[in-house]
Amino acid sequence: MGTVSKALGLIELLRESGHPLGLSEIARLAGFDKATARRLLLELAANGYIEQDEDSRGYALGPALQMLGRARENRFPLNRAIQPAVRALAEQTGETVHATEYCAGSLASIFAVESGKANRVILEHGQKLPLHATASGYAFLAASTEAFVESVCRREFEAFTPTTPTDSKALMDIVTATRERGYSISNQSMEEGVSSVAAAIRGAGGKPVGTMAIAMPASRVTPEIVRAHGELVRKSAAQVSARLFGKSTVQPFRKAS
Amino acid sequence: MGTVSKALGLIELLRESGHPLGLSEIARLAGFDKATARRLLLELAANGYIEQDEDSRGYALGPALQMLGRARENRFPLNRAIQPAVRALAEQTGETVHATEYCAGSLASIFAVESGKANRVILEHGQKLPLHATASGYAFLAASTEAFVESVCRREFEAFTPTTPTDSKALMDIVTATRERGYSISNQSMEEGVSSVAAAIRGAGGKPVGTMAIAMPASRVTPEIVRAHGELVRKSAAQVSARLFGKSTVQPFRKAS
DNA sequence: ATCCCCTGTTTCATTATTTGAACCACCGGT
DNA sequence: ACCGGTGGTTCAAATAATGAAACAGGGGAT
Repeated sequence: MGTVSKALGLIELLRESGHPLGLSEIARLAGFDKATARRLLLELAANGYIEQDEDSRGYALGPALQMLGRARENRFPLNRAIQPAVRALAEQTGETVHATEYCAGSLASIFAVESGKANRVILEHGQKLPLHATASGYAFLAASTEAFVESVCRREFEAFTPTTPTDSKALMDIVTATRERGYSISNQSMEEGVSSVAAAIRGAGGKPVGTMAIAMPASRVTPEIVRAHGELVRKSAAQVSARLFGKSTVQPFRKAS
Repeated sequence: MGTVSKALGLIELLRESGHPLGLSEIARLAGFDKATARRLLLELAANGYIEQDEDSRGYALGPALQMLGRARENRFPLNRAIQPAVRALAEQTGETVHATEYCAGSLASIFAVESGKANRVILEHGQKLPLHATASGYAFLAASTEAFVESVCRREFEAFTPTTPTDSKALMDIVTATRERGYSISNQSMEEGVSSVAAAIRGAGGKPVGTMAIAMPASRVTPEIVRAHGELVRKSAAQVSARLFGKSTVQPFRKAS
């Protein structure tokens, strides 16, 4: 693994932690030597990606990340396109609705509206959903190229619950079924008691960039509700995709020919 | 310079560019070999910090930055605290008002409301303001420790206009005057025709974290206006600081003793 | 169609950077 | 005073980064 990835791993560590961490703790969590961790941290701090509190000596995420995040959002306003749709779905269904964006091999939760019901599904912000064990993952794979699906199949199949697909064949079947159905279904494949339906969001060129999903306690799930909510999320995702599609969200860096 | 900083420099390059860049162009701009640039870019892409468009082969800022930016904003909601104050000041003065945050050695513009007047000052988002040649910089230095001011004095004094302070002594005098006055004044020290007044925002522990500034065309500036607007920005910054101050925006990572 | 120039990509010997054990100084609790 | 923990520093050894060179492919101009 390259030095850069090690440094970025430290940032991820700080993000997951949610509160400042000390040098020793970071080194321990990352499996690096103290000296190594420190050198990387200082270099990140010099660039504003993290910052060290002078008093507590703790390291936390830095201001450069906000700057860059905003810059990215300016050129790829996925959030602005998705948020109204998520809110509308939450309103219609009364369940927890969330959106994810594909990022470095998994789907990261970028926005969620929680159900108002007492028994509801709660999603942490930034939580990473595996492609092989969630409704969002199935939907994303179903919208991806065969080559991408195969590359995911070659990875490990971590089993979270008894219903998590554990081999390439099972996953491929789910993907095929999702493609025919138009939306994906997860029956407690990631966490016991949580069922979801999801559909992919497509960006410029038709490539999937993320998903929208409705998550509900398994106790409220019936075949009719799955079908109704599934159709809702499919249509909503299609509408969002239509807005992103075509209008090249990423400007070409070559002159148009 | 470490490998990590080189990689992060590439990200900064992409941010400044504003649109996707090709490999050769990136290598040229950064002064790296094509092979080196490519290796760094691939590693960044693997972590989601940048992404490569499959078709055009161009590189652009990636989704991880949005994720991380949001995470940082959650724990340090500077924007939420500053935006209402900036809007209010813009309303009161009719001039362009903007806020900056300290990031890696300079002040980066994080929010701005433009004046409604025809002759107005315009600020690019993310623009970096040097500490030694802007009202925001003076205000930030005036709120900083002597050690920090001295470290800035040891840097190069790039002269942007004839009124840019060019040596340590001149800058120190400005900082001293700013401390006594309570707000800073820049008379076209960064760009001809633009004058500004500014005051520092202080965070937990009283340390400066950024600034608020009012920027106006030099043609509209009179001593009375400078004084009036200066007092406004001073008071407004103090109010924002009061909200951030004390309520430890960064949680301690040690147990409270 | 041919040439030319500019892409992106890969390789590999050279080089410079990263690594981590050992060490120091410091703090708080026992 | 001791101990266990912290953050920080050093330097020879090991490792990873580097970049010239060569390759493949595409587009434009002649």
